[in-house]
Amino acid sequence: MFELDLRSRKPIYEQLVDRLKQLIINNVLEKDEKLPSVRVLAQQLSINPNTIQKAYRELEIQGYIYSVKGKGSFVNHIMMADSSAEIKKVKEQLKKNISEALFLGVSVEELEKLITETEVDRSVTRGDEDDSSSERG
Amino acid sequence: MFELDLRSRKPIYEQLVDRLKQLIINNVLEKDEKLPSVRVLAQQLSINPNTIQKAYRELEIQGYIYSVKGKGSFVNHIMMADSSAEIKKVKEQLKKNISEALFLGVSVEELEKLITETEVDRSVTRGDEDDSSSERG
Amino acid sequence: MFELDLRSRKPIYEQLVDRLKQLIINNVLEKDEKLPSVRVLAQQLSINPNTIQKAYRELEIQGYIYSVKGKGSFVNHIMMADSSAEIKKVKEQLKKNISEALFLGVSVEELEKLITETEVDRSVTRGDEDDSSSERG
Amino acid sequence: MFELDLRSRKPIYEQLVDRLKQLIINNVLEKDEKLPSVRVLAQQLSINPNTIQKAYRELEIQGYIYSVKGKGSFVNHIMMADSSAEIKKVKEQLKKNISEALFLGVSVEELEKLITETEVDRSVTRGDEDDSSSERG
DNA sequence: GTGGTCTAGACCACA
DNA sequence: GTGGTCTAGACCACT
Repeated sequence: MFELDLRSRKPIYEQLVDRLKQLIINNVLEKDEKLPSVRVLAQQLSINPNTIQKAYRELEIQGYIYSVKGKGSFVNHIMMADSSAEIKKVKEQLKKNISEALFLGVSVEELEKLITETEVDRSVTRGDEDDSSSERG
Repeated sequence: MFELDLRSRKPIYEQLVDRLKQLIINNVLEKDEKLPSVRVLAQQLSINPNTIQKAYRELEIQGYIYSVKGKGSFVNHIMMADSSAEIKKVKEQLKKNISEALFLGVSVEELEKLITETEVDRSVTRGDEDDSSSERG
Repeated sequence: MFELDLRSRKPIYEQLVDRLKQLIINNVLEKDEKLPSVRVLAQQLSINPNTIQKAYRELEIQGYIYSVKGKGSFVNHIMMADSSAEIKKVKEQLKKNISEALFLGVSVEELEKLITETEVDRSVTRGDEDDSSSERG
Repeated sequence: MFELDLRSRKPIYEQLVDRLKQLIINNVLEKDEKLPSVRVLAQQLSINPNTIQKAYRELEIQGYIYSVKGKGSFVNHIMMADSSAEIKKVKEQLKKNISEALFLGVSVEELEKLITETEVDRSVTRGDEDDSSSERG
């Protein structure tokens, strides 16, 4: 379910953040669903609990989850409030990626296919693989 | 022209790499155009020459520029060779960004518009100002 | 174990890269084996840590090792993916070396012996001492 | 005839040395043949005469050519004298390259083919393309 | 004057 | 303690 890449140059906690975001975004983790506890998840992934802790804290800051003392962490799913800044950021990122893709020879059709594909995946409630930091490989 | 964010979590040299890539991709820097020398750019940005060096070296490895010892650094623009790995990476990135955008409420139409816009910008030989600098710095 | 030639025209970090490559290729360093930490190796060789860092980074780019921030650097040994470019380069190098060897009077038989010898060494998990250090230093 | 790669990380003068070595080794340039004068070659290749000068000096040191004041530079082709050191160096290089090739998946048969190919090329008096410094690509 | 290497020493992020 | 980034400043090689 988590498939961390210990070898990636991207820090583990960041991989966790990204993965959980994806799961939330794709509705695999539903609103108010309880996330596994730090210790349990740490043991499951055989990873230092501090690392999990850090990931959860980050997700809370970004508004994707909320924590209740003594209870655990839960999916938020509200968002949409002041997401304008977020949207702007994502769009800028997209522009960069799109122009790079075009530069590398990817066709417009392929890009559009990518959109519809992703859209379908979302409605079918599925998470997809991801990795790749901003580094070269 | 470069707008570095010294406080960003993203390393300076990486910001430089990204920015220069953009300039090359958008044809603002043309093939075989000479880049500012390491020392000059370092002074201009009041940054240590080694940092510029590192950025230039990275760009060279990635195939965006080439450097000649006694002469300077120049834009490459050839590419198109075996960029399959690069393409795969960009596509994965795109998928992530697209799903996040959709999650944040951006419509499919808007995304497609983004593609055509970017395409036009490219052929018109124009650079844009996005940077997406500090990630929640 | 490393025998650096500080006076050589070949940069120290490059000597390191070459040497470590050899050790990995010849299975002296096994898959997922931990390399000496940057600082430790630096002290051992009485060399600046940055230089080691540079070598390790280069090896990571070339896919021979991977580095994890809080943990260390480890041997990769996967490869075999899209090394076609690498292969082409090595073959060109080989052609050059072969013609030079022939010119210097080395017989074809001797060259073929060299191949079988090297092949045996590899399967027997042994490292050799060649370095070809200073090029007419 | 010379096909220098101004973009290569390998210095021009070194490319020249290598190329001329090849031409001599492959008998394209015969014993006592006169090399083009520094100025002429410099103009032909639109390169700084100092660079040519440096290449010729290097070749003289290595024993591939000899210079006669006021006359020019000529191919030597004697060698074979104390080439034992040279041979040892080349063999070491070869071993390294062979083990790397094997590591990258090149078969023994292919390597042997490379030898016979190169041998044929030599007797047919032909020079081949080369480049590739010890850097990655 | 250009890129490239190296040192010494500081500081940060990750586990 | 680990890798990674950055600075300041020196020195070398190439054109």
